[in-house]
Amino acid sequence: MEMKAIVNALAALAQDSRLAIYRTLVQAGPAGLPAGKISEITGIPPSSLSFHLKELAHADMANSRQDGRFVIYTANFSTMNALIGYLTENCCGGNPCTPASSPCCTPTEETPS
Amino acid sequence: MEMKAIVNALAALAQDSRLAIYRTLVQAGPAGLPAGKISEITGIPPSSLSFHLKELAHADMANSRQDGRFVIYTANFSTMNALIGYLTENCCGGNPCTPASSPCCTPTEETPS
DNA sequence: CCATCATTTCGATTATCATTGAAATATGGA
DNA sequence: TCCATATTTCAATGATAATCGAAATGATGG
Repeated sequence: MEMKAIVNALAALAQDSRLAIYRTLVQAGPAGLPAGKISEITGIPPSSLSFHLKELAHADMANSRQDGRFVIYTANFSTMNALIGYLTENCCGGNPCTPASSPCCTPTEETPS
Repeated sequence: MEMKAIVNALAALAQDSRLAIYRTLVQAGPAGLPAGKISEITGIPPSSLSFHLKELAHADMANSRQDGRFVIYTANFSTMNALIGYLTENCCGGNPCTPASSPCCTPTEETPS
């Protein structure tokens, strides 16, 4: 994943409404949710929601499929995975998430015993 | 880490110049870099750089300390850690980075064997 | 306390983003 | 076809962000 895609993904999530939308989609899992339901859950009016969903989709953080007269949106987990991977590898001092330790970022070598 | 802080942290990184600055700081480690050096490395003019550094500091992604007539900036690793933690826990379908598996995000239960 | 260097603030400009009602489009069923 | 429902586009508005030269501020050593 290249720099530009990373900035797009970060920008997609760096907004109250969109982060809320994305979290809602994550909770819904692969089944996803129709736009109307997302609007209902988040309280974001349809036209605003559509704007934000387009942003998320454009950043490849969400996908959509037509189901009858509904449009079902789903979180794109692989992009989130790639984003976390990038942050871990490029923004954590070269100490990627070592197995068996939840905290990922440690500035220098100094592997905590 | 609460929602607002997360959005701030994401917004701080969701910008070409600032992501570049942050990565530069990460590479520099806890020793950090003076503003002038960052400007030199990234090619961002001092006034723009100062603007972006303030953004990063305000989002608690970077810290500064005075050293003689230099101002040394350092990446705030703990905030990045918290950010990665949030994304992993809240945006990855409840499958936080299980030890001994690098990919964090899997939509449903289905723990890969 | 002055000359010098490092950094920040100011100010003006331009661009981009967020919001939302109303109208348009698409879909499926009677 | 025609209606009801779901979603998107349009358009207008207000808000926020990015850029950078020039001037101001802060720090140090002589």
